[in-house]
Amino acid sequence: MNIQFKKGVLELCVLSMLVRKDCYGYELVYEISKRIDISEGTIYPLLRRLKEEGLMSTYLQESGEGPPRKYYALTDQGRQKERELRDEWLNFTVSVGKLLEANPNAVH
Amino acid sequence: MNIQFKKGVLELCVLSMLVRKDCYGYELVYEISKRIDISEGTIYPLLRRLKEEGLMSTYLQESGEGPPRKYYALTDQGRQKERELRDEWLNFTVSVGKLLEANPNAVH
DNA sequence: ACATGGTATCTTGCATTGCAAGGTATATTG
DNA sequence: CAATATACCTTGCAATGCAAGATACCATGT
Repeated sequence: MNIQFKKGVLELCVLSMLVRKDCYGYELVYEISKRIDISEGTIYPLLRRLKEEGLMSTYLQESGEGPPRKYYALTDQGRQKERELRDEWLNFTVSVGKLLEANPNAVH
Repeated sequence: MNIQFKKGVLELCVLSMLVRKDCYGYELVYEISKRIDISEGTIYPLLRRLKEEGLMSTYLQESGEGPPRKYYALTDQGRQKERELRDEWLNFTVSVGKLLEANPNAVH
């Protein structure tokens, strides 16, 4: 899987998952990994950054199946950021699509 | 425009334009800029890299409107790379789309 | 002759992000 | 008490895009 394609998109994926419900880091890795190849070394620093930017808050919760889980919850700013990024992503993919379509030899 | 989204995708865009016809750098900047915000400082180093990787060859041609143009032509390897990258991109966007769809609150 | 602007090329150093490779700790199972 | 799954974390590297420059050719205007 092309690493470069993921740049910036994983942030959108995380925010998008958190719009649905609060999640803990390990859970995000598991869920996103179903579709996109990622590892913990990617997600944990990303979560730290997004929290520092004020897009999410955290709270600890016991799990009974291991160490306590750190849940992430979007702030209002985080929800707004998710909408912005989503729009940008959709616009971007449409633009790229048009650039690729513009190729008449493309009969894949 | 989100800079990170472009990572790796501009390579695909350039290769895709060159499948259609040979282009010179300034022309690629102009054409791609219609859809995606880019600058020369991005394209020229990219073209250099792709040539070094054996994906394209170059030839000079006088223009009459300024200095000579350096045209880029895809090699067989370049055409193959374009198909691979295109497939990866399509798969990737579908995967991201499913992750975003998975959000029942998304009524944008 | 000289300035301006469009065409066309290029380089350098920085900022950002994803990842491999490690580490720590808790609960369960054998 | 070792192994496994769960769950957290950090460090340094690799890759890419970009701003900000530099150079040079050609046409037009002053």
